[in-house]
Amino acid sequence: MNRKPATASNPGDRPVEACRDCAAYKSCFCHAIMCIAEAGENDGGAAAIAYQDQTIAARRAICRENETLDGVPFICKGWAATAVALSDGRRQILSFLLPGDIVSAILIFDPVSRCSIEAVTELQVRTLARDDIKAALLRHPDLMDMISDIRDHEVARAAQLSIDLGRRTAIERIAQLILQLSERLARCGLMHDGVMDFPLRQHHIADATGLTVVHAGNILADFRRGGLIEISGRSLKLADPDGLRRIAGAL
Amino acid sequence: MNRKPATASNPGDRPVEACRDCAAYKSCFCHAIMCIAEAGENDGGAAAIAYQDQTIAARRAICRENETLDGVPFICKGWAATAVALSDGRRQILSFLLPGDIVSAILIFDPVSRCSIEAVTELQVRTLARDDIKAALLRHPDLMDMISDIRDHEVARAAQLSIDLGRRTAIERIAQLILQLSERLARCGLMHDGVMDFPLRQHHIADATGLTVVHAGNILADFRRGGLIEISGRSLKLADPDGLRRIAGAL
DNA sequence: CGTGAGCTTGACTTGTTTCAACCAACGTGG
DNA sequence: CCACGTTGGTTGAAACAAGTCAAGCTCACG
Repeated sequence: MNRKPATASNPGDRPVEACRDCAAYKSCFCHAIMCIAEAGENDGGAAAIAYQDQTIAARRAICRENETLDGVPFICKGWAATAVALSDGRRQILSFLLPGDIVSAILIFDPVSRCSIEAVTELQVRTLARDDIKAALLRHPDLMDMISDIRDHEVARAAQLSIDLGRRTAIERIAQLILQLSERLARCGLMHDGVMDFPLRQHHIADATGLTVVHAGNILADFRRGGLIEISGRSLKLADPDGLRRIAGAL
Repeated sequence: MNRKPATASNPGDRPVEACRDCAAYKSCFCHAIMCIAEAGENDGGAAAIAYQDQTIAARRAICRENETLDGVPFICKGWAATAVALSDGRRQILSFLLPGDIVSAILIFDPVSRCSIEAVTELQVRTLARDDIKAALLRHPDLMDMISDIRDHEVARAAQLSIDLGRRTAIERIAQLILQLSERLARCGLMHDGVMDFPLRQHHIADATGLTVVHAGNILADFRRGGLIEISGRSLKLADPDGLRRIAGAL
């Protein structure tokens, strides 16, 4: 792994193209840690954070369940998904990762990944050295607070996912999924006139909502016919966000 | 809240009747923190952990979703459940808490509970002062490691729950639930000849597995008729654990 | 040009929910 | 002591949601 710091001299070459949930988090951990990495360069490299950049093809796995990871991966560009699987092949997607997402805060402390991480689109990933991050955390107590917030957020989303899967109908789940993704993207400024990137395949939607591909596809078709959404190529337009919210139902 | 330490002079008066998952955790956080509370007494009370004991009737809530808690509750006796709810009343139980369980490691850092906590049986709860726990964590770094383990464990269980709800059939979910509870109880030494306390009502099982009460009841009846389990009063016997495991299916 | 991944649609089957009725156990207050 | 409401469990029939199977289609890619 290189011991060179993140270079951001070229303005078109920011390591992270967008930042998830910046409004929700007190601040963006991913950006903060990159800044620290860059600052480390200035004081002689002693506090630099080693990293490695990787490009991963769509549909390839970054890591498998229970695999030990050398570093802590951050999504710089593209979409990824975390999933767990049963031995007979049934899978459940736990979360979608957007640019600026740390895969999981746990990976900073525990090198063993509890879920597989798979590229949805072509992906750019920057993997930071775990020990260097830990050292940075000790030097910057506010970073530790951010991590704590991210962890809380992860737990809250896990609870949300459980009640979605356990107690909501298929229609509600899919409406909910689309709305949540749209909100995350909107917060990053990645939504324009209700149109957003939507690289998910139907099997991603099915695996995220606990449905079969066929059923998920049918419901999407219903949404399209009902004028709620418009899908073309790899982008999705929220034609009737309020209608979707009504369908997504009870908070 | 009393500033008196936990008294355990009376041998029949241990604050915690049993300790969950002691084999799985490196050590039991709950016991450790009680020991520290007691030790605090000896050095003049400066390091004592303030606490309050409470008895809660079955079916009563300890706290509601998004409620702010003064202290950090530990289950000393009885069973409890954590749950989230939709506004129309649909509920999902996230976990059952057995004696020796901390409700959630997050409550040490974040005073706002993300889920409701409800007594399944009559319950004895000891609530420790949050600031005192935090101070103890700083004095005892190994406690911090335990918390980290507990958090990891919570995340892993959340992932497990998600795939259970999303991808398993009703029968698998119920078999799985019974097996997991039996394993936790066995680890505490609360299982004798395959017989364990089983105070759950059918609506608990339904809410934990994302099913209706009627369907959960039917499946339990099937299990009974199939000679897999025997239920009498408030206890359950694993008549055919291997059969159950076969039904619970793929890991 | 062939191949594989992905989407759509329809007919059919299965799993699960809903509704409803009934019964047993239990605690409470008259 | 009994009447009564509440809580919990059981069962059956009917309605519905979701899964399975199958076929045909487009599109991108080598």
